[in-house]
Amino acid sequence: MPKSIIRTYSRYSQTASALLGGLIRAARKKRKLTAQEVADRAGISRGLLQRIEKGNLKCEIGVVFEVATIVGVKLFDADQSTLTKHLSRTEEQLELLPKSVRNKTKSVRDDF
Amino acid sequence: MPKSIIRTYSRYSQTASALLGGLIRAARKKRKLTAQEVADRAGISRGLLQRIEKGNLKCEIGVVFEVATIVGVKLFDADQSTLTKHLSRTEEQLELLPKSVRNKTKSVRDDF
DNA sequence: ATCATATGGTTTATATATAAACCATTAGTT
DNA sequence: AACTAATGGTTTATATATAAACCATATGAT
Repeated sequence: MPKSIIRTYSRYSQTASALLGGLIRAARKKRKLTAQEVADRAGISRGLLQRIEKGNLKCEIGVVFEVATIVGVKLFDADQSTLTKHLSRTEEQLELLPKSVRNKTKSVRDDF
Repeated sequence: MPKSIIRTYSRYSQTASALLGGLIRAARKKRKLTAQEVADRAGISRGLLQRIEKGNLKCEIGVVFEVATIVGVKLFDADQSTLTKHLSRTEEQLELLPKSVRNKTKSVRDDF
């Protein structure tokens, strides 16, 4: 049973999340997408998208990543290929990934 | 009332999260920290840290960011100063941040 | 101006992520 | 080998994030 959770976050995390949310919002506007459109595409509610764009730290990381991908905000770096580079470069780095993900071919939304 | 949520995630999000989790795990090992130590410092359970290191997408983004910060994994880029640069460079970019965060000086854990 | 659409902010019911407590297995040390 | 610490994986109760439904304000178009 979880004890009452009153989380505190470092300033760095707050800033990072606020920046990510702001980038998402700016990217959405730039692409002339309404909040409802992006929410629908991500399969989330408009309210949740609002919280994400505000940098709310209490959101699923998966949902944030989905939204970021939808509006074209690349994770970890502005360079689109950075993530892929990390993944494909060496076997060593592949070892960092859990096998369950390396081999998975299951029900995955692969439409982008 | 939330309808039954069966989320699907894009491969990109899965890969990104798995990579981030793997980087966290590698950084923790490199610093000779036990899972319990990091969990305690982050104020989370050891089980949750396990899920984060596995790249589970159903975790609070704030907690993931905290853990990443604790073990020294920088967000968005390998370069430590990237985030700060984004923030401090221009007023334009500051406009991307919600005011509530820009002006906040409230109860924030500032110990790192 | 009016009208429509978008956004921001509530409230409420419920699905679910979490902490805690286990046990099993694995690594590490002497 | 034995002993310890660390990790992986359960299960269960509960705190809480979420979807949906509102309403109000703001934005944009005609």
